[in-house]
Amino acid sequence: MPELPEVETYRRFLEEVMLHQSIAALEVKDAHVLATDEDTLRRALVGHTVTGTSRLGKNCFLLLSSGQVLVLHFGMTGDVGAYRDEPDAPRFTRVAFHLGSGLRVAFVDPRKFGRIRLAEGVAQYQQAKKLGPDALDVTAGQLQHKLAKRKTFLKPLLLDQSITAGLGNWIVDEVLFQARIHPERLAHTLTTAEFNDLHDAIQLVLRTAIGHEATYRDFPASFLIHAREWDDSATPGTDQHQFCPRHATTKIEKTYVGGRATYTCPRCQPAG
DNA sequence: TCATATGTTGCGGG
DNA sequence: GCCCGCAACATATG
Repeated sequence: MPELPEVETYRRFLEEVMLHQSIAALEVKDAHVLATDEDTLRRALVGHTVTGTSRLGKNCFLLLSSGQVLVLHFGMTGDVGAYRDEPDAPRFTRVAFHLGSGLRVAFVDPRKFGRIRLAEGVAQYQQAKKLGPDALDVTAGQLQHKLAKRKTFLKPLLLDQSITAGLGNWIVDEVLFQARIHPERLAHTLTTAEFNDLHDAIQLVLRTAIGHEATYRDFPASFLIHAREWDDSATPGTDQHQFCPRHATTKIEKTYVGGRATYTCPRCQPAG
């Protein structure tokens, strides 16, 4: 789940439950998700309070009164939750932050691709990980500047977190569909108008997704997301979801681009 | 059993 | 250095 809209939704949740709260204990149920050793984490967290939250791309930050920053990356299956007593801990809780109030905040991650680590600051982390500007902040001009000389497929470039941070596999498909651009267009062939379309589509898709708290089934019918196999919003048995939202008789195609499952409408997005 | 999976990293080879 | 394909990571689900 966790692309930018999910992570932003998690951030808002964490801000609600953790802001100005003290951390009484750190409970590590599976150290696999720790990218900073447990003792170092504990020293930075326990006895300190959360003074703010932030987000860059798919990374969520908890600003700490110790001056450091806790970085949460959710991998492919990460989630957050809150509970009060151990029997209510969500399944696959890997780490729990026990707050002074008694509430416990869970870092949940079945596949354990997520990571929790300490950083000196957001800017330091951004530089260390070579993260580009957040996808909500990136301008059409910045995109054009970074992509105009690249002679490779557009989609993998949009997934590259150093170009812009936060776009994941389904969002890129949705963005390209909304912008009516084929994922295998070579980046350097895009016109200025197309870079503007791309930027507009990024804004539309991200703002829509955040507005619906990343709940796919609530997205407008004009969204391609409903054609993805794992979406359950289609009426069972109708296969209606396999068709383009704009062309009721045109089937959405599934291919692989850069090794990633890719959905396109052949009419809306003619090949470059 | 096999295929698939929303992310990231690192390897080998061109 | 750039770029691609591919595997690995660890696990759940259909």
